[in-house]
Amino acid sequence: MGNARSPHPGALPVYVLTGPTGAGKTEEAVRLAERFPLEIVSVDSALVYRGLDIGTAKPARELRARIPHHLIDVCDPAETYSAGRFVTDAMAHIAAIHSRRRLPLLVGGTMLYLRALLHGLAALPLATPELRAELDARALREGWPALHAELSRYDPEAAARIAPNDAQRIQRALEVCLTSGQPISKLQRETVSPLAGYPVRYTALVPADKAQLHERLGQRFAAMMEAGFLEEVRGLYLRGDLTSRHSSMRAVGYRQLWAHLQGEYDLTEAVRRGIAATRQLAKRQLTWLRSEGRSQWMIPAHARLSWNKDISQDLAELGL
RNA sequence: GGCCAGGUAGCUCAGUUGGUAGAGCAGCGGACUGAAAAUCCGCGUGUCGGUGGUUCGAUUCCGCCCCUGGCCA
Repeated sequence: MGNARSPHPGALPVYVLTGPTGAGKTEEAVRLAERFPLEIVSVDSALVYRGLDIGTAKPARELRARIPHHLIDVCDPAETYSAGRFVTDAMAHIAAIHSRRRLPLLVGGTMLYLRALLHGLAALPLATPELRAELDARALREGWPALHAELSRYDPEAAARIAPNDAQRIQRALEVCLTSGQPISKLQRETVSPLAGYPVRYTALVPADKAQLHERLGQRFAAMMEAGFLEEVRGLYLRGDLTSRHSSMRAVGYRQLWAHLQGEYDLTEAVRRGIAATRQLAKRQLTWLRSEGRSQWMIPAHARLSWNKDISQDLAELGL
């Protein structure tokens, strides 16, 4: 476990349970929360959206009534949640949970959010929809490589590590440079972890066998379809105010079923693509975990043993 | 049974006027600072259905066989 006993004696611990989609994080978290005085803080960019239930494998209402879950259903799908909002919200929940003399268990696989919490997020300007629309329009005419070239004038360092076609990052870097008047690369250097000072107990649930994970992801998608996933997406589609460009509708499965509803391909194809997108998500999450040096490659059984020991010990020491 | 169209990467297909082949998707690896379930970068040897022939050389041309689809009996 990544036990980071801090020099800060008063701070209560924060538990982190991560891993790729389908690794069993939710079940494990519930098992722990049933046993110890924990509250779950979701680290998931799709669970924040109301009405995205089946396709996100959102914990059921009954379960959430029994065990406190935070950062689920906090945002309308027409809005855009963000890593910045996540850090603010998560830190507020952590403080509130601690003040109840309980311990926070951060559970989820949105690795950017987790990294933002563990390593910090620079104090960058917020997103500006007008400027983004302007940059999108320019990119349509000139192409992203042209904007990338422009970025290299404002911020050569940032341009050097962003690919000429990486629309999202070029746009963000330009946005920050233009609105703050400072290079994004410089601002990013001043990043501080908001969790500095808290003892963090970090565990990643990594499936031992990838073929098995893929098998499970396929079955889970099929089960979602049987549970009415398509009807859920149709309901969102029929709202009329959402588009395929909303970040909520870019979530795995939603994007593919949305495209099917628009007539881009048949349902079989949508399901096939949805399953592939799920596997690709898991792969990217695993890449992220590998690069996060602190992750230990544990099979769930081992993870359980160390967790139980760790948590009981913390609770005993803290007298909770 | 006859005629026609096919059989090339895991899938869908392109191509080789004869010099042993390449796209998309999938897959694999990687990057990642307010959209991140996003966005982007890199990775292509496969009995070119089988077999015989022509040829210096056949996946490509010819014969036969097998398989799939369609039409006609």
